[in-house]
Amino acid sequence: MPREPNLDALVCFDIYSANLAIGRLYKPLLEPLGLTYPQYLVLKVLWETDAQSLGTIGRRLGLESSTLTPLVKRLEARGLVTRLRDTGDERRVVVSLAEAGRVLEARTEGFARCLIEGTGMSVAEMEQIHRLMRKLTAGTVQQA
Amino acid sequence: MPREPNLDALVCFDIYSANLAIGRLYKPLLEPLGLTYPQYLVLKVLWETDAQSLGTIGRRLGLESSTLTPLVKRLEARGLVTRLRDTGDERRVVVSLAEAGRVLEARTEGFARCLIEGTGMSVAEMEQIHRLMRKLTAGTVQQA
DNA sequence: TGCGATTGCATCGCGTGCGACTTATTTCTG
DNA sequence: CAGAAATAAGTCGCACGCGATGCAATCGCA
Repeated sequence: MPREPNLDALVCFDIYSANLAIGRLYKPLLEPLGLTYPQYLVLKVLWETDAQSLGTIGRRLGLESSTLTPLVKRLEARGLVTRLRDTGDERRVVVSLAEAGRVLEARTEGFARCLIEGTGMSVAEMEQIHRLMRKLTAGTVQQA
Repeated sequence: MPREPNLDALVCFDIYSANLAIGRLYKPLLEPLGLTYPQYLVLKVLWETDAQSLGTIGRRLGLESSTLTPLVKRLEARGLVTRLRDTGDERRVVVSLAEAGRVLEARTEGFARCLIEGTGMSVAEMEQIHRLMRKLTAGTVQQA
């Protein structure tokens, strides 16, 4: 007989599993584009605002440079982005969309619809998730 | 000027980032126990119900055998669980808690409180997340 | 101005996470 | 009951994801 699951089990299991489930949902959509799910998220950040530094992209997605550096290099190797040192601050590397990366956005237009259909969630529920996840992430203490 | 983010960006980014944020929140809690976050989740499944097959654990967490096999072997190497072939069905491997794994649960009692304090979410919001994430994961089509 | 502290990116090692494939066992079907 | 199909676990290669660490550029403050 299973015991009563306690609170952190609920939230941990569910967000963990939901994230993996979304990754699986996107995999067949991204395969024709030759992209992984994290690579898609990085491109999405750039489609919103082009020419951002590695650190800015990392802060947006909650990723360390040790994760982002090799990932972006793979995007560069496929000719989707360019990496250039910031002339104003030579420490920074500015990632910009190459032409091949820019035109790729058009092929992702139906993804939001697939997400709705693939999960069976309403737009209102999606927005509720958005609000709760943002609050949760923002609430986690960023130690200096 | 950033363009309007579309719907899938909201949900993808936020669940992705929230999952990473929870992992970071748990890391300092799990470090003294010598556990990774996925290892903790596997033990949590066993604390709920002991002696489950590898496949059952995988279905609960949404993990493939290729991920779970080496993870559980590491838990076995630390003496936290045992792996035994099911006598009734020799294809199955039953994972059970060893004594060291069983007593470890006591040292995780404060984690739910840390999750509440670390995220700043209320219990009601946590339960709302639980409900939405379960629905989302359940809704994703499991192809035969 | 100078030099220590900080910042931004990169490298390395290890632990996930998965698809494709293999092997062993069980079940299904004629 | 034999052979085919299905199922369970494991192996391999590759892509994350992070902490620890290194290095160069920049900042800050005496």
